[in-house]
Amino acid sequence: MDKHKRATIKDVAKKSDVSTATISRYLNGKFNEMSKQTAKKIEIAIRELDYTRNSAAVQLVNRKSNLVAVIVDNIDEYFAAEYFKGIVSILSTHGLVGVLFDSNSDVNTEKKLLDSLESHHFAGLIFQPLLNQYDVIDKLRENNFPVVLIDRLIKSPMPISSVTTNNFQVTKETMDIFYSKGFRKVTVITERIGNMSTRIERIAGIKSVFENTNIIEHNFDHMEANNLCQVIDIDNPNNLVFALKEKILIQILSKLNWKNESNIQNITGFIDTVVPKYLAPHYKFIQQSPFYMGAAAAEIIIKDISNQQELSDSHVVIQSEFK
Amino acid sequence: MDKHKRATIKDVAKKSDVSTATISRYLNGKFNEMSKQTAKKIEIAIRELDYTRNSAAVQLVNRKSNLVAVIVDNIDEYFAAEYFKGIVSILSTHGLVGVLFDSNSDVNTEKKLLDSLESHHFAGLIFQPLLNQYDVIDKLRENNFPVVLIDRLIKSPMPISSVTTNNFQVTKETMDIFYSKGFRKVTVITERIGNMSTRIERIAGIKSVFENTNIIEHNFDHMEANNLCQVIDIDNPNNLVFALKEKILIQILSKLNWKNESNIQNITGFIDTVVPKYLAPHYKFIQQSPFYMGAAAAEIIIKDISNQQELSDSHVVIQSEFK
DNA sequence: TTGTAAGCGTTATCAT
DNA sequence: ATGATAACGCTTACAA
Repeated sequence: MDKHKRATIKDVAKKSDVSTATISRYLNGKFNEMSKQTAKKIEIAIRELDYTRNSAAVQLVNRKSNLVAVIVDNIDEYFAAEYFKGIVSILSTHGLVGVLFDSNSDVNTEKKLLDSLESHHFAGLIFQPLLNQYDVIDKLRENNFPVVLIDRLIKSPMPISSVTTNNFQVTKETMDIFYSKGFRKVTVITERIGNMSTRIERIAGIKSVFENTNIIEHNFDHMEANNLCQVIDIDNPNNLVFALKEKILIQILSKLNWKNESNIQNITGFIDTVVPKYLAPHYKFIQQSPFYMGAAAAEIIIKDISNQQELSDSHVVIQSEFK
Repeated sequence: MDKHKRATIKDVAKKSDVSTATISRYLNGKFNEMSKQTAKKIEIAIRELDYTRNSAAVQLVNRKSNLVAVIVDNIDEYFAAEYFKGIVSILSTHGLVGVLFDSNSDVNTEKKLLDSLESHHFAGLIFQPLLNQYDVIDKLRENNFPVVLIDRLIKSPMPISSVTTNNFQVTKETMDIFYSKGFRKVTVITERIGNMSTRIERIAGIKSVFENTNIIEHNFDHMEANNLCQVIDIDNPNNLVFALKEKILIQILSKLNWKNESNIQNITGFIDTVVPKYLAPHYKFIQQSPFYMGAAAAEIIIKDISNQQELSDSHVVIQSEFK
């Protein structure tokens, strides 16, 4: 694994009485370029010497690494953890390994990560951006470096592949349902919207159905749901409370669901885990499919890595569901 | 970043009119071995050529990588995500990067990971084991390969450093409190205990106080809390329900807390996130400090990596708290 | 089918 | 203070 006396290709060559070139061929699966006999000899030698390739040397000569950088917003969130799993599961079938970097929802940290990325020579980058514009990313794309955006989009003069959710559409459809049930107002609770594409699209989906909306931007680090209850107009039977993010939803639900003895759902939002279902078993929420989003992103980047000449410009949309 | 024409140390040498050896010295911070002038020239050349080191070449010649493998039980869990953050935060200050591998709580996956680890040449391994004995790990230690266990212990003829929580102690202390409140029986709900050191220790802590215990091992993939409620003897005022893991606790709480109109807490357990606090604001639970556990593990492995001769045999215990 | 040898981008030893 | 140069372990023409 490390340490001093690892066997090298030379040792294997000596032991199996062939040249290093042949060993290399064997290692790269070119069995049709050698006799069964030698293949067998090599196999034995490798096993006996407990040989494993030195990937640094391989990378050096091939001028490419098998590492794909993945920058996530916050790995604490189930959503990110899950799509990372999706990414890794696909990458690993191609001998690639995903390296997780966590921006901790912090723009400065994100910037540092992006800058430091250069020195490690990654084969590609899967990126969940915090902002909506990045010079670094543009430059990477100019150099034909594979980049795939996940979850959120950015502005760029260069084409950049992406995997997102049908935020606008699913929100709109959900709103249609609630509208038809008689709701006439929506109170949206969200973290700062800023330029984040997901949040903007979701709100657009709401506004496409409801004229009367009240957007509350708040920082939900603490359990401030107490105060919240007073502003969200929960007792108005025409008012729907919509949480843009599960964390917020959970806080509201755990505060409010005892209030709702009737069977009418007046709170909904986007969820990632099953916890909201525990809190309100009969409610429906909008569920994403982060694992598949990750898998899709990985597939795109694999294509781009193997064909660096012309990078893809695909925009995969994984459907969310209200259920 | 990747792609064809990256500047190399040679280009920098040519541009700044010195030899590659001097560039290398500069890169490694040996400024006292060169004149101010040349240092300046080199600095400029590097900037103009946008040069960054090829880490594969560095690794090859130095025979060591800057990658630390981290095998977690399941990155979905807040606990793991959080200690991974702790690990990375410390590693990065030493130019090391943590590579996340997820065994998905699956023994076979874990085995594959452990085996495949060899080909990438990591500088060390931080490992949250599923089982309590591993030949591979023993072999790694024999070769002086740095390994640090996190959260759970294993049996090994070799010394292996670890970072854990005071599972027994904190559980015992918590049990003392409940005993003094009049509880005389504990119903423990847990996933399969097996040989997992954490679970064994926690149960020992309980048994050290309560003679009357009922251990229910269950697989909590689904929301089966309904059935559960019938077996946990919740209406017995002498009975304390103890969940060994947050996921289970949340299910029970969201099912049961409406039952408890009195102010007596009869459910507790280990938690990672703030969700249980939402569900039962006045209850107390046992909280770990995963971030610090990760940080501590990283510090040990850094020491071991820089001093491969004699690996450490430290056993750090990060305190959990009932609060 | 197999071998020879040049080269990938660094570092470190030994000169100067 | 600086420069030549041999290694590090592997891949891949090109030869045989």
